[in-house]
Amino acid sequence: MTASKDTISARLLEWYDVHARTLPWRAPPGESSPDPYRVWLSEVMLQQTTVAAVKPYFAKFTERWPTVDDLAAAPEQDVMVAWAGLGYYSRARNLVKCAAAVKKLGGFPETEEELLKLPGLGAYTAAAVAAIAFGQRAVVVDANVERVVSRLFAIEEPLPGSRKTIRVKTDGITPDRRAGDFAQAMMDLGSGICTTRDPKCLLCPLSSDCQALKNDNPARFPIKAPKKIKPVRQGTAYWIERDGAVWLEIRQGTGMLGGMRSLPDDGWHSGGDGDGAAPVDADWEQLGLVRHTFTHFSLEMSVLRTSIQSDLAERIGQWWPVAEIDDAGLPTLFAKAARLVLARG
DNA sequence: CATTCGTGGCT
DNA sequence: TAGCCAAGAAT
Repeated sequence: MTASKDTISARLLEWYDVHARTLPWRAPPGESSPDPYRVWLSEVMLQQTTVAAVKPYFAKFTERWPTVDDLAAAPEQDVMVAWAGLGYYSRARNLVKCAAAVKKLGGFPETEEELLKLPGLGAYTAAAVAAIAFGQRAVVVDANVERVVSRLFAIEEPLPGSRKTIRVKTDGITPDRRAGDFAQAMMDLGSGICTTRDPKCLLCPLSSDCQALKNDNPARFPIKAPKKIKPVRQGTAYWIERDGAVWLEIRQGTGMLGGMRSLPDDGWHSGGDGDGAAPVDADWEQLGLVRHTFTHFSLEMSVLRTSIQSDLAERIGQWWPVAEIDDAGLPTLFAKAARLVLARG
């Protein structure tokens, strides 16, 4: 694109220079480039996650691990505990792998192509880091850009089929210079002006460019394919107490909640109910039900409690002091169960 | 290309 | 309130 004054990118950047949000991972105005480590960390945390949810985690991570080498030196379980509650835990597992890879490389690669090879960086994040941290021209497409571009060009084809068209259109309006600022400007616009519901078209710097606004109702875009309904699964979690400690295990594999500390359960999963089989033969007290909705299914999880004197044979885990349960790094589902248990006394 | 991955906030 | 949605990646 040319840098002429009357382009979409020029109008957007002019708006951004005045209205950019101040965010912890952005370089202060006037400072050269943001720290690639902070850009990468924030971008991974922000995948499918709101700015408000990310802020406290970003603060915690950067205080504890100020550099990518610090993070690479951290035990994986420490990172998983620190990530607990943020969701999509494959991000945390890949974060550790990526930090090690970057340490080995002696720093972050600076091109989109090389960044794409790192674990946890897909098309979006590789482009975002290349543009924001290294000043490369890259076509950055996230959910905000999809919404803004769908409206700008009144794209009638529904997502996700329209992704190819959206990429081409985004490429067409991405400037050669300040591609990183352009990407962040699109996100700020999508966050505050070109919102999903009730877009603030009167305040939009691109209103004169917007085909959707010209023709009909911008809120109609992007058109989306209908969603599938979520099945409801039944399951059980088991609270086993001994001498003021509760039995916790670590979920194996790369599947749901993999690598996260948890209560023993009866094998419930996205595809089916649990079998109701308790981990030990004991007197179980029914404490209540925890309802939790994941991305693709809902779970009604019974919480059962018992006390035992013996050890647990044939199981891998640890006795965790009940008084310190908040430090165990339980994902939210099991944190809810723990809350229920403690509330019952 | 479709599915599997969390969670909290919003309306 | 029940559903919708958010700076997506991996398979």
